[in-house]
Amino acid sequence: MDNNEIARLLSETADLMEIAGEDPFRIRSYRNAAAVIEAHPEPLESLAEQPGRSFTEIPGIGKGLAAALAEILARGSFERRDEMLEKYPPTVLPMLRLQGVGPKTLRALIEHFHISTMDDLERICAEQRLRTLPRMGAKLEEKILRSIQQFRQSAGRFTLDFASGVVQELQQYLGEAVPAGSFRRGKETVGDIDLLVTGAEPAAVLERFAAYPAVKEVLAKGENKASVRVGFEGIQVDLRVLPAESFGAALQYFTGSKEHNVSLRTRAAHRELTLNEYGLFRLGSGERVAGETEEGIYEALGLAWIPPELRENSGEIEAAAAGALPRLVERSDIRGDLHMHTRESDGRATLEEMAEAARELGYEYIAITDHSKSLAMANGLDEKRAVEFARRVREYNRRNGAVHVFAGLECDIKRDGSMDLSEDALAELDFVVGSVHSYMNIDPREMTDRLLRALESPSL
DNA sequence: GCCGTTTTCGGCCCGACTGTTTTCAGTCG
Ligand SMILES: Nc1nc2c(ncn2[C@H]2C[C@H](O)[C@@H](COP(=O)(O)OP(=O)(O)OP(=O)(O)O)O2)c(=O)[nH]1
Ligand SMILES: [Mg+2]
Ligand SMILES: [Mg+2]
Repeated sequence: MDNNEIARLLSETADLMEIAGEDPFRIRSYRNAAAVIEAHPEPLESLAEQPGRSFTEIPGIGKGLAAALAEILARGSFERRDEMLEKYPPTVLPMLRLQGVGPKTLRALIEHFHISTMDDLERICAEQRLRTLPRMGAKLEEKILRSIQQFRQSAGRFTLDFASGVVQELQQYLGEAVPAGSFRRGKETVGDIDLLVTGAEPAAVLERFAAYPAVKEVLAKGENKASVRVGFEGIQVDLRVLPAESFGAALQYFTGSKEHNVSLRTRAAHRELTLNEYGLFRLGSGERVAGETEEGIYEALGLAWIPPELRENSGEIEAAAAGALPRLVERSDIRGDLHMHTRESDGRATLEEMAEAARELGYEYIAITDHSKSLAMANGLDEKRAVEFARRVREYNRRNGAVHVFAGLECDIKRDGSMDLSEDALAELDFVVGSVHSYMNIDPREMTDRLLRALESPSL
């Protein structure tokens, strides 16, 4: 079983434990273990095979979880999971993802109506029977019905690129709004868009936000924050408004991650301080210690400022305390790009346009690596065209100095591991990338042999 | 469940919004 599957078992068990009303801190440990294992580079299967090693060497895994992990590897499940599955079928789990349905509500629904699927829940709400339960009414029935609709049509998470378009439009509309959350942390995908506004009259900003033309639904709107669904895709946008003097604390809070925040706030508490989105305060006197800037907050906690991309509670706080944070790669560090296409195969720009774009990005060099002939649908190059194109690249280099262009090729690796073009032709080029575009689903051993054989090509 | 700046036992983040709540639980950020 691979790490992702193991993590899923732990995470699902945590969800079931939450429905069962178990200790929240124990549940947190299971969730944390799932996250740690999902991010762990080494397969637990191979760790388990090595004598003298133990799962407890992974932070967040103690004796209890190590035993559960051993059990999972041995038989595909573990005791507490089986115990939970006796109480609740796994089909209840998707209902926990519904907005407005938490573990308490779900447990009450399961116990009173004996529901086991989202379809069951939909029926209960449509028949207006939810309101017969204490603390549940018509509003919740409607909210759940909307949530079910949303769940069925939503893509779940969105690419950073898509979110970035929505952010820009909202920034234009709102004037000043700073992106926070997973967007600021630069995650590949975001669950929603989190925007921060400081120093403005909250009521006015939230009013304007809710009136944004693309808003499809206002999920919540209070004195300090609001949440809406926007556009055809229905992406959620959360807007928080805070005073100007709280900018640093607000940005820190809203950037997260949640786990990073919890760690930071625990650290504050150990220092007789309390941290929230308004600032860092002394416990007791309430005296303000920091809050205008993020740097000020981290500094007052004995930490170097931590780049948002690292704020995942995976060791960055310890590194910041030790002054051992890594220097992150910046765009300005990128000197060139060795995988590019042009119209010669399936790209959209010419060699000249690509070189000019690279110059504008401040690159020193690029390699044009168009496809080879096997990729016929991309109009891949045969030997003759590849050599001719290389000649054009060199001609270009003679006439233009700013960016050096390497004459390259993205050469198909055939099923037997041989290269798509002859070695004679490849030898004429500066740079050859090997790619698998066919027979992707062959046996892993055969695939490995194929790649090893390809690596024997002197040009690759 | 885990973990150790006080700790091998006792903590484990803190605040906003909604609803049928009449004093706060549940959910969510
Ligand atoms: N202190 C604290 N902050 C939280 C909590 N939940 C969320 N936050 C903060 C940190 C999050 O990064 C930020 C935005 O919340 P989101 O739910 O949108 O999460 P985030 O953007 O990190 O991930 P996402 O891609 O939206 O799933 O709010 C919490 O339980 N406690
Ligand atoms: Mg978010
Ligand atoms: Mg959010």
